[in-house]
Amino acid sequence: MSLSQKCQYALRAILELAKRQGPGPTTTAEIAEAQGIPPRFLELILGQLRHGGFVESRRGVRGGYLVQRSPQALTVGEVIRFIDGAVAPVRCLAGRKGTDCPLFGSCAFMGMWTRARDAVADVYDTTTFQDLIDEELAVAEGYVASYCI
Amino acid sequence: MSLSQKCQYALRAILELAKRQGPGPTTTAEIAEAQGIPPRFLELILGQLRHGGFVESRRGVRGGYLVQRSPQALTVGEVIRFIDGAVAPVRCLAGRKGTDCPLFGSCAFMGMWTRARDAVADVYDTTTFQDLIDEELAVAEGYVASYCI
DNA sequence: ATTATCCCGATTGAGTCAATAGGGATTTGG
DNA sequence: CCAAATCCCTATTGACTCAATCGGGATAAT
Repeated sequence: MSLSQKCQYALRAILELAKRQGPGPTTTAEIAEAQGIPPRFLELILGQLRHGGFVESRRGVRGGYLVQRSPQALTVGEVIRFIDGAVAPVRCLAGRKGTDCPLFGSCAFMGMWTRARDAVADVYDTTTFQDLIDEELAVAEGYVASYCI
Repeated sequence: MSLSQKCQYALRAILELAKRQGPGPTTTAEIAEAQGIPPRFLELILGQLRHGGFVESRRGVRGGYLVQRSPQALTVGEVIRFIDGAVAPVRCLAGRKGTDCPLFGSCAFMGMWTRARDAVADVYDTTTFQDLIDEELAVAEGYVASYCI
C-alpha cells in the first residue's frame, strides 16, 4: 500500500515548479537540490512528466522546466495515475495483467476493496497542487507559531 | 498501493475457516483447494496466523485449523497489519526503517497522506469477517437474481 | 506402527525498483 | 561559428522484496 519513490519525486518536482511559476524555467539541478531528489533520476522523471503534458521544457542554456498546467486545475491523483498506474489496494482491481483471481465474481472482498480504493482516490482527486502550496505555507506558519509559544 | 499476495491469501484463509466454524478442524489442503492458494505457501501463512493468535491448530490425523476469534469481532484491518505491517500510502508514514524524508516537518504532502491512510484504515477497521460472510451470500444471491431477470 | 497432519528453517527464482551511465541534440551568448 | 549549459534518450546495474518450494522433523489418531 505505498506509492513508488519515483511517484513521490514526481509530485515533489511538480510542486516545486508550481511554487516557482512566473520567472523563467527551473533547471533539473535546482529542483533536485530543493527537493532532495537524485539529479539523474529526476531527469528521467521530468522527461516522463513532459510526455504526459504535465510540464514543459526549454533546452539549451537558460533552459529548464515549467509547469504546463495550472496548479489550481491539476490534482495529485492525475499525477499518481500517470506515474504509478491505477490506484488500487489489490492487483485484481488495478486491471493490469494477471487478473488471475480464481474467485472472479464470487469474491467476498471485492466490495471492500472497491470502497478502500474509492476512499483513497477521493483524497487524491480532490487535492490540487494549489492546495499543497497553501498547505505548505500553513505548515510553515504553524511551526513559527509553535516556536512563539 | 497494494497488499501483498500473502496478505490476501491470509484473509481468504481466515474467511474460509470462519465459514466452516462448527464442525472439526479444516486441513491446509482443504483451504488451499477452496481458495486457490498454493498449499505449501498456505502452510507458511497459517503458521504465522497461528503465532498471531488468529487461528488455532490441531496436529496429527484429523488435524487442521480453526478460527480462534469470533468472526464478528475480528476485523480485516487487524489481519492486514499483522501480515503486511502498517497501512500507509508512503513509507515515511509507515514508521519503518528509512524515515529518510529530507522534508521532515515541512512536508506539504503529509496532511494528504494522513487523510488517505485514515480513509483506507477506516474501511479495513470497520469490516469484520462476519460482514464478509454476509457479503458473500448477498453476492451469490445477486448473481442468481440477475440470472432470473 | 502407520499414516495424516501440522511444524520449522532454509533457499530459490523471478521480478521490481531506484539509481546511474554514456553519449546525443539543442539553444543561448559571445 | 564556437563553447558551454542544458535537456534528451536508451541501456544497464545492483539491491532488494516477494512468492513459492523443499526437506525433513514432531505429533496425534487409529
